[in-house]
This record gives sequence, structure tokens and C-alpha cells, in this order.
Amino acid sequence: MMTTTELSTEDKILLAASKVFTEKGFSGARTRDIAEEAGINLALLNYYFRTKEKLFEQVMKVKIVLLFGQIIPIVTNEKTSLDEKIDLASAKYFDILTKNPNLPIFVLSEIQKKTSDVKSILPFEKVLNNSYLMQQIKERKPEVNPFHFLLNFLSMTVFPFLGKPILQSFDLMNDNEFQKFVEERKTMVPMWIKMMLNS
Amino acid sequence: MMTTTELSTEDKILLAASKVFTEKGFSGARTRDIAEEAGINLALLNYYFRTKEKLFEQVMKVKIVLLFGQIIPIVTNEKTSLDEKIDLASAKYFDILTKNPNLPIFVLSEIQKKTSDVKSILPFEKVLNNSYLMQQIKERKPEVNPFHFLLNFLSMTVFPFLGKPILQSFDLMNDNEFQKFVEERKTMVPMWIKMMLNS
DNA sequence: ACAATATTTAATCATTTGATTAATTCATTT
DNA sequence: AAATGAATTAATCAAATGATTAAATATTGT
Repeated sequence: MMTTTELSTEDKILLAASKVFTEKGFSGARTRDIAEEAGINLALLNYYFRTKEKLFEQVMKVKIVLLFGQIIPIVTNEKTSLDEKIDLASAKYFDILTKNPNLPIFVLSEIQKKTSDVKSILPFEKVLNNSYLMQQIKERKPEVNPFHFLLNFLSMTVFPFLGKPILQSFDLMNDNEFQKFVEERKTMVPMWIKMMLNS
Repeated sequence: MMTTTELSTEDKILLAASKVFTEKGFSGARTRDIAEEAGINLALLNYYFRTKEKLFEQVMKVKIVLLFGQIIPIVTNEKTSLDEKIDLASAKYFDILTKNPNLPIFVLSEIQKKTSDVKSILPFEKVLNNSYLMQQIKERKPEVNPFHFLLNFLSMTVFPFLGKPILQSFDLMNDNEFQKFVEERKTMVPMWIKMMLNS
């Protein structure tokens, strides 16, 4: 079905900025690129968002919430078992990342360059540090720092998307093969994680 | 001990470029930053390297070789067992990455932005695709695409370094804690990988 | 020592780029 | 319809930035 969603100028700019910033990063993106992508006059960008920095901040806020926000209800849920959490988080992430394959590289890269301060946008550490999930991992595997399992989970889920451009540069996988590969991991990653937790 | 290693002008520029490009990326780095970091006149940069692009290419070549080159002899060695290869590759990577913690994010980010063409620098796919390592994985676990284990290994090894800025932004770890954490993984990652291969 | 070549510098160019201005069009209220 | 304020445009500014030039200094070969 074709819906004629006529976006507001502000939203057209935000959408274009989201695309251009994600592709080229903060430094590589020119406000003219964004204006052109949005199909608006360059001055309108400054009229609505004042500066490139402020526009970037707004885009980044959306991206951070997209990347970290959805995982919070899963992590803090006191009614699901550890194994259920793994399955849910895995499914959720494969979904988000399939739709936004270069979200992780964008966010990681801009945080490294200190273009953005994640903590002020979303104080994830407060949620995580004494979360029900952390408790559950400690109970299951008291002898290992629970962060190892969190990192392993995130690694195996997120890394393929980070490495996708490399896999493709090296002609190791095309788009179809990558999609199939990721699909396979959707069931295997939870299995591997559980294996590590039960060994 | 203080050694007066008087670098050539060319090497001073390359060293400075390596630092500035890694910190800020291609777009974020200004040739003036590099010249200042190297303690040389800006015009010398163009005298020795012609353009910012050409200087970047040379830096990238070094980085690509640093990140992928050292793994090749391990992967192709026909005298070591699969388990030995895992141990060797793990030790090698933890060493490289501890010394160059933001090497992966830099390379991944620039490849995504298509600033650099890895394949022309180092045709890794030829080495990998019919490598002895791939054979060994297929023998051990014929029912699973061997790339899954390669990705899992790289994930668990490289991802902590990619995520370091985030862990630190969220105050989840300081530098000392991170170092200890990585040290722990040095022995655990090979163990986990072997577990996946033997299950 | 002299000529030729390589290296280095200060000054400057040309373009790009983020931002602003002043004028114009559009929409809303009365 | 007139008045008011919001949205949009074309033109322009000022600073930043990659690159070049021409002159000065240093190095090397004979």
C-alpha cells in the first residue's frame, strides 16, 4: 500500500541527516549534502537546527536509543529466566541490526572520536550494573566476571555487522550470503552463549 | 634509556599522520594537525606525499597489514593443529590489540566509508578461502559453515576493543579494569572457541 | 670550492563549508 | 482583506582547509 506520508520540513532534514551522518560520519558529512538529500534549502537546516552540531546531537540521540534502549526492558525483566532473556535479546538485536546494519559502526566510531557523549543521552550503566540479568548470570556462573558473557553475547551478535564491509571488500560474502549467514546465527548464538554459561 | 632516534622528515610525517588519522579519521583529520603533530612545515607534507589522500593510503596500508598480515602465517601453517592455531592466533591478536587498541575501529570505520580499498592492499581472501585452517575447521565440524567459527573468534577477540570507548563512556570499566578484563579473556576465548568446535 | 640537487620555509591561492542576511512567499488570525 | 508571524529562498560572508609558489637554506657530487 502506498501512503503519501508528507513529512514536515524538520523531519525531512532529520531523516536526511540520519542517512548522511551514518554514511559519512560527523566530519565527513557536509550540511549541503544533508540539505540536498532532504530536498530543502541549506538555510532551512540552520533555521530549524541552528548548527551542524545540534543537528548531529539529535540524530545521535535517536541512534543511541535505537541501539541500547530496546534492550533495557529485556535486561531488567524479573519474570523471565536467563535463557529466555538470551533468546529475547538475540532475536531483538538480529532484528534491529538487520534493519540498521551500519548503526553499530556509526555509533562506535563517533563515540571513539568523542563527537558524542552517550552517557548523558542514556545512562545505561545504572540500568545494567544492578540489573536482574547481572544477578542471574552471577548465580549461574559465580566464578567468572559476568561482563565476559555480556561481551560475548554482544560480540557474536554485533560483530558480523561491523565486519560486513570487510567481508564484502574481500569478496568473502555477497549480500545474499551475508543475510543467510546472519539468519543462521540467529539460532546459533543463543545456543553458544548458553553452552558457555553451562560448561 | 633515552635513545635519540632522529626520524627522517618523511617518517615524522607518517608517524604523525598515523596518530591523527587514527584519532579523527580521514575526514576529521586536517593536514595542519598532522604537520603540527610532526613538527614540520605544512608544505613539507605535500612535498613528500603530494596529497592528503596519498598520505592516508600509505598509513592505511600499514594498518591493514598490522591488522591482517600477522595472522596469515598462522592460518596457512600446515604443521600446527587446529587447537594450536586457535591458541597462537589468540595470543597474537591480544598482543597486537593491546598495543593498538583503536586499530580495529579505525580500519572498520574507514572501510565502511569507502575511504580505503582493503582488497587491493592485501588480498586476504585468497589466503583464507582455501587455507589449511578452513580445511581443519570443516573436518572438525562439517555440519556448520566454518565462517561462523572464524567470526566467533574474531568477535570475541576484537569486539572488546571496539567497545572499549563505550564501556568507558558508561563508566562500566576504567583503564585498569579493562586491562585485567582483556587479560582474563586471553585464556578464556580460546577455551570457548574450542568448546564450540567440540560440542 | 662550485654547481647541482634536495629540503625547508613563509606567504598566498582557490575552494569548500558552516552560517547569516535580507528579501519573498505562505499561512493564520482578526 | 489586512496584518502578523512563520517558512523559504538566493545571495553572500567569513573562516577553514588542501595545495602551491617562489625564495631561502642545506646537502651532495665532482
